[in-house]
Amino acid sequence: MARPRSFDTDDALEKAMHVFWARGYEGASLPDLLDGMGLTRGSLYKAFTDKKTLFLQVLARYESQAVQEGVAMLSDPSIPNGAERIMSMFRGSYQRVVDGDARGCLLCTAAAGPSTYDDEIAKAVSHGLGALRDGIFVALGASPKHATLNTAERGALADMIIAQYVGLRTMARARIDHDTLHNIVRSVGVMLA
Amino acid sequence: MARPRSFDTDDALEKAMHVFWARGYEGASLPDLLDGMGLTRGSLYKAFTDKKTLFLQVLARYESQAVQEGVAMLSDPSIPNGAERIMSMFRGSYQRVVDGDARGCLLCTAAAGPSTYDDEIAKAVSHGLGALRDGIFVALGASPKHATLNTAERGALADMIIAQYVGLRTMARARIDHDTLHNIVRSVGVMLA
DNA sequence: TCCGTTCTGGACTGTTTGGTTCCTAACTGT
DNA sequence: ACAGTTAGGAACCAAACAGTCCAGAACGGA
Repeated sequence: MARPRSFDTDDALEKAMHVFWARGYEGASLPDLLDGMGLTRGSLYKAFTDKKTLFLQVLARYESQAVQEGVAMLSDPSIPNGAERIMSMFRGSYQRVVDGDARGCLLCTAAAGPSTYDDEIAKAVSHGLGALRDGIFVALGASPKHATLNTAERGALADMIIAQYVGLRTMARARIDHDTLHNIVRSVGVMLA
Repeated sequence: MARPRSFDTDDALEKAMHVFWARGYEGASLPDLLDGMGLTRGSLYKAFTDKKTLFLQVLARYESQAVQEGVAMLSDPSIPNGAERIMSMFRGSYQRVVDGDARGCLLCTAAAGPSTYDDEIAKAVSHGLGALRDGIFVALGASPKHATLNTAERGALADMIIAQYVGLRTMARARIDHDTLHNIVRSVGVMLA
């Protein structure tokens, strides 16, 4: 009964994600979102309540998409060595920059931005990074060099690698020169080898 | 000749720095700055041109203050082992969080924020992080374990450590739990040992 | 077909944004 | 003491902001 939505919610969310990704939470104005999503205020507010709620949904989507892709890579059995899987993730992040995508990681940008003053966003960011960390933890378990570490040590190492990842992607967003970014990836490789 | 400024420029800049540090560039409104600096629009615009110019001056100040403090620590001869100096820096960053300062690093926050779309800010951020990187490079030269690396390898390692630093401080700003932050610092220690 | 419900789009609101202007007060050099 | 210059403060500005509202269109069920 009643008129159905003329746009696809999931599709609109996808578009919103790209707007937030490019401009950041605070930097994305409502007109930016409206343009990018191809709908008007009335529809947006009816479907997504408000800007922050929309952003939280976008973060959830990002986690179930970009983050899960990373997690999948980190547990990819076709790469037997877990350390090598971690390196794929880092190399992938670097490759994106080389290919002209300097947006970095949405989660990392949100970490430096609205997470500071908004608990719900902070929690979502924390959750997303946590998922990635767990993926790294699993990958380390499949690395001959690291599988011998006890749980606490391996967990701490996973935490460190996440920090490295956040750093790399934040620096990419700041348009730090490619050589530096490449050095970071290379050194992570040396460290894990 | 003519009426002298009734406020100290340097003092005002210091106060502006704390406003930007707490709220970020975009998050700091003009009234926020006016309040924090204790002056009115007329004075601010006369002395600092506009918000962005003020921010650039703040970044310069941050570099010549916070960053230089770090660089000094990294070349502190009273700590003979360079790796240990690097660890002081990381431990210091962690300690700030434990002491209740979750603002992270102004440079890192700017990296994820306005650096994306503003070239001048990007350049200033890049310069500041570069200074820190060079400090780390020097410290590595004073580390028995790393002094043997050739210049390129030591430089790449310094780049990696900077990424780690950016990650740590960004995560601190996102209020990631202390245990995780502590693990990061601890693992950096293991890596450098 | 027609009713009831829901969506759509645009007009509108009140606030806040960064920035300007201008008048007056305050100070310095002579 | 006075001329010349600049700081200070408040009023003011247009634009942009997030969010609300409502009239009318579009649909589903009966």
